[in-house]
Amino acid sequence: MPNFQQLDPLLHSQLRLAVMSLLIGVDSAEFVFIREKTKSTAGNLSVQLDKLSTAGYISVSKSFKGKRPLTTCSITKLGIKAFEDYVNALKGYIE
Amino acid sequence: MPNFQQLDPLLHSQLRLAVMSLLIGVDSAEFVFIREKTKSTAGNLSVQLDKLSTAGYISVSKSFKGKRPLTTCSITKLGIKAFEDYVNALKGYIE
DNA sequence: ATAAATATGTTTATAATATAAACTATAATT
DNA sequence: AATTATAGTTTATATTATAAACATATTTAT
Repeated sequence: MPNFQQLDPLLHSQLRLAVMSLLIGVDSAEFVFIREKTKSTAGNLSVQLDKLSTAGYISVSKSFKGKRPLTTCSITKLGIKAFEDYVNALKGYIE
Repeated sequence: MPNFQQLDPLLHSQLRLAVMSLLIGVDSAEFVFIREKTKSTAGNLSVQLDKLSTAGYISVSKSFKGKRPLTTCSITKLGIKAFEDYVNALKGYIE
């Protein structure tokens, strides 16, 4: 019997889910790395990182690599929890 | 290593996914049954069933139960395929 | 018999979302 | 010094999800 719990709308988005999926496996990741791995545009990524950051699911720090701006992201404890909850909820739909 | 294949946007919707998840397990289901199981409003469900039907993922037949209109849905072969593909793609995100 | 409530949906309007296009600012290259 | 590349952000647009309003018929209560 399927079970349809609410799917966190913040995670039920292809790009944000991909970002979280990436971040959950690493200590931190740079903007450009995430953009390449997720094959997203910078604009879209920028917006979605903001949303995840505002929700407290990731932390974003801005610094410089040499003279260039560098945006580094990492998942938070809250983000890990949210991701796990999402995956569990999803399982109610797909099996 | 996560793998971010495209997630069929037609299935990457909480309600449509729930509908497909329900239908994949039964021969057919009535509108009201689906509405109750998915805890959706009739309006939203009507719209989403149309989309699934237009895509060929489900078939919808209209008849009467006694004197009342009766909308019955069942998943198609194409729908089963799409659902399976979606689940596989999703696994690339949630491992 | 008539009015009010219920059932089964559809259509239309609105709010939220995802995405891309345009832009800013700086740095490196020719 | 002009062009191209880098690293993003902001704004505009198209899509989507959702709810509200509507349509139509049927029961139930008065």
